[in-house]
Amino acid sequence: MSSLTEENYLKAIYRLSLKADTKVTPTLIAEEVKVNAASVVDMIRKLTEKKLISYDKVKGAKLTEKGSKLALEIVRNHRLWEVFLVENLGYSWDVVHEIAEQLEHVKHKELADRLDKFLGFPKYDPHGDPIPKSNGDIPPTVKTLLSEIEVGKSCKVIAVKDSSSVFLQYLVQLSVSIGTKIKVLDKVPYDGSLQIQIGKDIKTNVSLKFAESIFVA
Amino acid sequence: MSSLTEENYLKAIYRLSLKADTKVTPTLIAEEVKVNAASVVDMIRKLTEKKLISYDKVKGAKLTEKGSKLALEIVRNHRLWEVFLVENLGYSWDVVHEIAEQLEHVKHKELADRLDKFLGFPKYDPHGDPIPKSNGDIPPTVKTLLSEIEVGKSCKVIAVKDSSSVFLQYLVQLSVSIGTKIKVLDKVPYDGSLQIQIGKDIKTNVSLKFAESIFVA
DNA sequence: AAATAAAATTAGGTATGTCAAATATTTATA
DNA sequence: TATAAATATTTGACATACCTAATTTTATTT
Repeated sequence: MSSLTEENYLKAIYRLSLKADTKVTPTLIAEEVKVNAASVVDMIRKLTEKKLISYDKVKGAKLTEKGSKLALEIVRNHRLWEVFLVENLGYSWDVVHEIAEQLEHVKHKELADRLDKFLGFPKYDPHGDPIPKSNGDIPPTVKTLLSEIEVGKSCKVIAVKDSSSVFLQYLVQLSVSIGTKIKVLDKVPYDGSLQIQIGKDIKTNVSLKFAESIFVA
Repeated sequence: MSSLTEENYLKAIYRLSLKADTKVTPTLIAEEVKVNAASVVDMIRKLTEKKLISYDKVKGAKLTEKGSKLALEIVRNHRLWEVFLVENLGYSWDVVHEIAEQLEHVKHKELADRLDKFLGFPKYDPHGDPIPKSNGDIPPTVKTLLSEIEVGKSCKVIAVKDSSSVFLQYLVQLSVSIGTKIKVLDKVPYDGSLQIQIGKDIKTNVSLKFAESIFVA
């Protein structure tokens, strides 16, 4: 059995290990889980004893097969519940994250699969993130950032890189959501900001940071 | 803020206080929460400090206004989720309890109300228990036990008094569920058991204990 | 009313998960 | 390479929630 706390650490390690060239260090985990680094050291010992991760001063923390399976299960739960909250309960995508943080830990064999079936086997969550299948497979994801689109070209929002509610609320304000069409009108060399057209009517300027937080296709 | 553990104690105290002529003692709470009585004493102190209950050696434990509100919220969550699990995920009523035990603690303003709306504002859960409204109102419940039905009369199952999975599985085996018609054919004075007809075809003998665990109308 | 049984409480201890502060170890910079 | 800065780790402490065993209180018998 794994506690809620352990699951949150596994999830954090999973997320961190997705970033290329990132050594999963105690400090990074501490930031992600929002605890003191000393606590992380304790937990690393515990998770290592349970064979959920391996830890090496040089290589950092790595999920074992077992830990990876568990982490994927939590992520799967999280994203399925997010779909439910948006599709069925009518929540907007900027608030579902914190609710799903709680729901993801509800454990019962079949639950995720039944929810998956009820939802019609969605491949992506409301933020465009892929929902792992029960066997661990993850639907393919594209990685084109809005910032990489050439001037004059149009694209569609397919996911967000940053799921914080500050960012999502900003998107709501700009009427940007998954599926929204964006045309890059101009790029400002001075600060990297972009002049864009959102949908048909809205023209605005967004920062480079913004353009690097949205995946498009 | 109240912890998951505190909530489980409040729920237990709520349930116990529904039984007429029952003084809510540490021992009873201990049985309900399935912990040692010594732990209950600790928690009683804590809940009293938080003004969620009052405790008196003579009168036992009582929920305060604040505690009562919280307990009802948990019960509301629990029963709404049970409806969801049965109606939408296709679970059978004997397994939903333990899943709802986890889901009931998920907290977010609006969540219960949105779920309620999604489910079509159900009044009763899959076991026939009333679902408290957000304002604390509880739909009326009838209290006729199968054991009180006269010989020769028919009735319909409207709720179960015992929601343990052993009992519910027995019901499944007997093809008894909410809405099932039962006719009392005979009562055996020797041990209080009843000869009953379930639906149209099944005739069987059930114990007094059984007949006292089913509400009918 | 005394003896016994049951229930409530206290005392002391454990496991989990957290932290701050001190120390050790790396890594980076001068 | 020596020094400074950043990171990792150990130590000791705390809160929550639990337990066992001992004790006190209350209730029930005799």
